[in-house]
Amino acid sequence: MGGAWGISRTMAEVHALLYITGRAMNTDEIMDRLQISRGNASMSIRALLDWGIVSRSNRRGDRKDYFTADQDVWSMFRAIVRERMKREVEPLLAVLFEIRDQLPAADDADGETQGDLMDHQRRLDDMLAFFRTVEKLGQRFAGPTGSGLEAAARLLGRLP
Amino acid sequence: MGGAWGISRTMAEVHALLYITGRAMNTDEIMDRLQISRGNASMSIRALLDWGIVSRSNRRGDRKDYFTADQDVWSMFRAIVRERMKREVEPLLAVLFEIRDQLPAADDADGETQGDLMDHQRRLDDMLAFFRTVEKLGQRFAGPTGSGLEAAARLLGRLP
DNA sequence: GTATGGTTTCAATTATTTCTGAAATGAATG
DNA sequence: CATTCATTTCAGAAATAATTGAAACCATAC
Repeated sequence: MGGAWGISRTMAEVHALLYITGRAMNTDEIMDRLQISRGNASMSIRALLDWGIVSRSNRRGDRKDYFTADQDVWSMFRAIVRERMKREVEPLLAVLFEIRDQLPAADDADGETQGDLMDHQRRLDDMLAFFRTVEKLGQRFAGPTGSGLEAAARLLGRLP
Repeated sequence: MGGAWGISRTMAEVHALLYITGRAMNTDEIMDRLQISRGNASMSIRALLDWGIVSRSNRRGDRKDYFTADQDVWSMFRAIVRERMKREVEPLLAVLFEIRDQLPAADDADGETQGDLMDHQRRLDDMLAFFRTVEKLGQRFAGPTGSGLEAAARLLGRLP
């Protein structure tokens, strides 16, 4: 599953291990089970914490950190969508807006060139509109107030 | 945009060039504009054709192949979703089913072990259910009969 | 059939990403 | 405050992925 989701192989493995076993594990256990280095384990866990799909906990009388994967697939996926929105869609939108603002006004040109510019601008605007819709959908489904993809699932029943 | 979409940098550049200029270009033009090798150009174009977001055409009196990008962002995105479903979600589902079928029956175990197995199986089933929903949503929105994401966009107006 | 103009393939190269391991840092304990 | 145990960082090594360029491969025209 890894590559496709914008996360590294090890990260995916660590998550899979935590999710599928359902247990809380410390770094050494994870290193052992997956045969990976301490550094790699630490970085992967950290990344999973950043994505918000794994959480840290402690046991009394034990100084080690323990990690657990979010056990609800839906909320897990919501976290992933939220994070990818923030990392990919938002910066992309920023760039698209910037480009549009720097575009020469069509009036300045003449004849054929003007037509080209207008076409050009239309394509840019189409793309902008598209990603704004994606952003809104994302907020709707994965945002803090979002009802989650479960709502989308329910839609499968109705709809044209 | 490249990385995030599961396509290589050059592929993304070729597509961007074709989409944003809106013109039909031949391989040499693309090589020139992007400063890439013939082999790379050929492979990227081929991949874009496979994804179904660029099409090939010819001009009479000219043996070169010309390429154009799909000019409709929505249909373009539908093609991408369709392709990623085929390449990622479907194989994943196949593996998940396979794993579930190979799982030992919970009855064979006893006591605590049995509880663990049941939990384990539940998590697997949750994940399966989730990806089946994703698959269905994908078919609904991007499949051959799909109404496209535009429908989803319209939903932004209604919905809870 | 063969010369010409064009496209595809692929082994070798180059670039990018990921992983390791040891050193630096931090945090609790006596 | 020094010791011990655990986590984080990061430069270099290893593994992956992308790119080149030249040779092999079409297809058409002559």
